[in-house]
Amino acid sequence: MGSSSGSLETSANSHPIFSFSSFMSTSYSDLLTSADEDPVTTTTGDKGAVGRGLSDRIAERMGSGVPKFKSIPPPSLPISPPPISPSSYFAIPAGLSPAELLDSPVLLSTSNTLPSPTTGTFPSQGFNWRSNSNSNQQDVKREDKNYLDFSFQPQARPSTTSASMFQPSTTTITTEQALRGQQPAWSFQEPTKQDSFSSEKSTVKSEFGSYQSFSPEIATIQTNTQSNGNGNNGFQSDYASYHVSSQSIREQRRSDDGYNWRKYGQKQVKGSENPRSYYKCTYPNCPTKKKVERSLEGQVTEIVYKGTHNHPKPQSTRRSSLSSSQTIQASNPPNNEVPDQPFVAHGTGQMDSVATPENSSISMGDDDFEQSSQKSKSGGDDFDEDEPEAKRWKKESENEGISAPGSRTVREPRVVVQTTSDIDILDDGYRWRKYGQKVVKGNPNPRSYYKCTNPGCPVRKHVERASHDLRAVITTYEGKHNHDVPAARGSGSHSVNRPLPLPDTTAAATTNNNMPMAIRPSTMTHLPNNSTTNPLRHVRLPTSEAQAAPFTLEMLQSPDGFGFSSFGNSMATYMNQPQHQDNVFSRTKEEPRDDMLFESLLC
DNA sequence: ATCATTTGACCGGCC
DNA sequence: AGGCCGGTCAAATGA
Repeated sequence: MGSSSGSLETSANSHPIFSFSSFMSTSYSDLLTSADEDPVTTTTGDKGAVGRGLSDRIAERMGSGVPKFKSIPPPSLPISPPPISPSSYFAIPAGLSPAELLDSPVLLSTSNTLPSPTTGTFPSQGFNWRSNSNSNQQDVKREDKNYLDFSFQPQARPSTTSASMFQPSTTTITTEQALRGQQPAWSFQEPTKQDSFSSEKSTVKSEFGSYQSFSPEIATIQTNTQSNGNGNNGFQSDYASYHVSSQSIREQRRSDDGYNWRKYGQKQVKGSENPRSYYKCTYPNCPTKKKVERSLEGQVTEIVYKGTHNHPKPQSTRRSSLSSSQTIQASNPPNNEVPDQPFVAHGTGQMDSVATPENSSISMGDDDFEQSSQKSKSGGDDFDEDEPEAKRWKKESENEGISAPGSRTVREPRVVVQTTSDIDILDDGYRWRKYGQKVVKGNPNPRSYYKCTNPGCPVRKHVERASHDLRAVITTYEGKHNHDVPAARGSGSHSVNRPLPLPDTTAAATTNNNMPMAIRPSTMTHLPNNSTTNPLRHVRLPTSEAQAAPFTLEMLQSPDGFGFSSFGNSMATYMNQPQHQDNVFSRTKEEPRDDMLFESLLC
């Protein structure tokens, strides 16, 4: 599906996205519509529209000769108008040069986009140049709303897709990010901090395009534009350069994390209304897999990586030629190439719905994360980095926004995974009694099992180190505490750490665990220099509210602490956010989680 | 014609 | 030991 969808589709919605629209013609917005990269197909009512996306429209306007949108990279579009009728699609307001457009917030020029380390990706998300996959489109629509809002629109717009439109290629990441439903408000508030929990994910996303990639693309575009002098030429050249064979289009499906994935299964898992999709890395002999849960709406709610890539990220070739990621990589081979770990992509859980700008950063985080993790084994002394590939699944919530190194994105995920150098970090303020330990499938690292020592309290948790990153500790909570947090244990850090009463396991757990942990010095000490991972948050929500669902928290810490601060910011942001994050918070209706979290953070 | 996705069935681990 | 459930397989389908 995605492949074909690769075509850029835009929904009418897109218009809103570009507030600039004033600058751009409406048709432009149409172009923006993304194609879907997402392997997951999501169809929405819009989809039909999508079907007729850019390619069709272009064909109509430009003539039959024009290849389908898929083949055409969207990126160029904005900047340079198609040879035939630039005006129709890319009309640029008088007085506005392409270059300006690039810089314009709308485009998420590097200035805007790149700026937020946290979000890194964010920008890209905001503007997905790349076509989004259909599925993405759906997500995008919703998420886009967020993005758009985020970047440009002061108002939170329900409108959908805008953001995705820009992406020429459909990087999953980007898409996902885009997809991640962001609430306009969020993004809007602080683009730079996008890291905050914004829900998304994303993924992931894991999978997520990094902003880095984004910028390069932009650069490319700009170059073209300038060189060409007129948008038309630029467009053509771009078009040519971006033109991708059908195969490449397929490749575009690659997720945001920059890798190429093939979906090999989908299943409805118990306890969640969201279908779970299973993907394998398409690179030969690469054992890496990931599973992605999406909401019915198509938003990514959780991403779990398993295994470690035994290869560098695909270069532009592999990736959709159009994808920004490619560009980026080409420009920055060294960093990105590091084998990535999937792990990183924390869920962006809400990626879709809540998408935060940050989500975008995910990809970077992943890479970075990996690198760091690989490089430094420090944190997790216990873990073997060398571990065989991996069967380690990590749950990442989409929100993790954290990316790594620098980054800073936090997504809201259903599950929060904390990555820390030290397990101790996991301490959440409650008292636990270990009652078991086991090596579970999928992760060579033993999982300890703990039970809350408070009489009558049913809460349990298990802790394990992420297979792919020793520093990462995955804590999964099950049940709700029926009591307050015990007296603080020692360090003042508690304030931060102090666990909130969990009305919902999910919410509480996430907050408490993650934040505090990240802060701890001990943890910090262990962290490798390189790792700049940001704390990620994933919150996993139980499917049914009634149930106490187990949730996992994962935090990533950066040695420098940068991540933490980011995280904190994100948290704050998150807290402030209205609850878009339906996914996460809404589910946990009962309690004022936000407040609690907020307090904990502030304290 | 090729390849990715879909989807029901099967397998295996865990409880 | 059996059932449940997650994960994977693989034929069918679609692009």
